[in-house]
Amino acid sequence: MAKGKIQKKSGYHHGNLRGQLVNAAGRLIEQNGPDGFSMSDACRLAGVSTAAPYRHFSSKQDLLTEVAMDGLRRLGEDMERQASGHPRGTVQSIAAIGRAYVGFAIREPHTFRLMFSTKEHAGRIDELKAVGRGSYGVLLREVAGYLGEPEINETVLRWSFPLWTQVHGLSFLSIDGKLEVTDFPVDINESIYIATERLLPAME
Amino acid sequence: MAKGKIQKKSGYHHGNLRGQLVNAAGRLIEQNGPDGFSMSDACRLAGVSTAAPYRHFSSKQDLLTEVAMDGLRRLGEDMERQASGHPRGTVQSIAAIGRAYVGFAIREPHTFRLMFSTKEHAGRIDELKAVGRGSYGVLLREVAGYLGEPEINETVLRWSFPLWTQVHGLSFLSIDGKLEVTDFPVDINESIYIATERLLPAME
DNA sequence: TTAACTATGTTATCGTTGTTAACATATGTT
DNA sequence: AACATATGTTAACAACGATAACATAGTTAA
Repeated sequence: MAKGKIQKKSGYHHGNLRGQLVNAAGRLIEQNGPDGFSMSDACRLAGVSTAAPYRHFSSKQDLLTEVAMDGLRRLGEDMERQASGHPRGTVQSIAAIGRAYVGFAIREPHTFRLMFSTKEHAGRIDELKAVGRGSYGVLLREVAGYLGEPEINETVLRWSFPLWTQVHGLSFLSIDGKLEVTDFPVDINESIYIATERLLPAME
Repeated sequence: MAKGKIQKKSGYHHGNLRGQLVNAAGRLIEQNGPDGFSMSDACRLAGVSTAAPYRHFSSKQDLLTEVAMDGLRRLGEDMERQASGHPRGTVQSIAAIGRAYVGFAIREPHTFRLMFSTKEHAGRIDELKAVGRGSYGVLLREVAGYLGEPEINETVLRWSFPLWTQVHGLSFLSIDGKLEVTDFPVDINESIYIATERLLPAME
C-alpha cells in the first residue's frame, strides 16, 4: 500500500518482482476477495509471465500467506498507534485498540478475512501465529496496565480474551454485512466502548 | 446430513439429483472447505456428468448458497433446542444459545464460514438475511424474557447484539485455531457463560 | 395409444487457472 | 573469461466452471 510508483521492468529481468507481486496481490485481493484473486491476474498486473512468480513463492497459497502476515503486522501497528493517543491502561486506550481492530477489518475486509483463515496457510501456521501473538501483545500490555498488573500473567490473559473475542466478532459481522440483521442502527464505536466497559472489572 | 442411504440412479435419470448434490456438497465442504469443494467432485460423488447440476443450480455459488441456508436453519433449530432445556429468559438459557452457536461452528466449521460469508452468495443476500433473521430471533426472544420486555423492542435489540457479537467472535477464533494465541487454556463453555453474565444487566 | 411437451440427463467443447519442465538471459564471483 | 546462481520465458498439463447441442425419460392431452 502507499506504493504509488510502479516499477517498470527494464528488460528481461524485473528488478523487484517479489515485492511487486505481494503488492499487486494485496490490491487485487481487496478488490475481488482472496478467492477472486488469481495468480494470472497478479502476473498481468506486474507484466510478467505466469510462471515467473514461482521463483519467489512456492505456490499461490504461499503468496497469500505473505499478504496475510503483512496485514497482521500492520494491524498491530494500527492498534499501537491508536492506543498511544490515550492515557495508558484506561478503558479509553483499550477501546481505542478495539476501534483500530474493527477499523482495519472494515478498511481491508478481504485481507482481514485472509489474516484469520486457517486453510489458506497450511504449513506456515506457526509463523502466522507468531506474528499474531505479537499484535495481540499490544492489547495484553494495555489490559495489564488497566488491571495494575506488573506483568502479563494469567489474570491479564483472562480479562483480555473476551475483549478480543468481542471486537473479532464485531469485525466479522460488520464486514459480512450482518449488522442489518439486528434491525437497529449499530454505532460501531459506541458498541466497542460499551462492551469494553462491561467486559472489564470496575477498577475503583 | 443424517441421510445415510445413497440413492442409486436407476438408468438415464437420477431420481433426486438436486437433493443429493446439496448433500454431497455439504459433505465435501466439511472435508475440504468451500474453496476445496469442486462441482466435479460433487458430480463424481453423485455419479452424474459434470453438466447435470446445471439443470438444478444456475452456478456453483448457487449450490453453495443452498448449503449455507440449510446451515442457518439448522443453527436456529440447535439454538432453540438448547435454550428449551433451561428455564426461559435466564442467563442459563441465553448461555445455552451461545453454546449451541459456537458448538455448531466447531462441528461444521466450513459450513459455518460459508453461512457468514458474503461474497459466495451475491444476488441472494436478502434470502440469506431472512433466514438469518429467523435464527437470530431465537436469541431475541430469550433476551426479551430475561429483561421482562413484553415484545422485541429496541431495548432488547441493544442488549442482544453484544451477545451475538461475542459468540460470533468466539466461534471464529475457535475454528480458525486462534485460541492458542492466548497462551492459556480457554474453556469455551465457561467463556460463554462469563461473557453472557457480564454483557447482560443484573436483573435482581 | 400416441403425440407433443417438459424435465432431466449426456457428450463435447471452451477459456481460465495453478503448476511444472525445459530453456534463456541476466547478475555476481572467482 | 568462465562459471554458478538467480530470475525470467515459453510450452504444456490436468482440473475446473460453464455452455451448447443432443438424448432420453416422465407427463399430459388428443
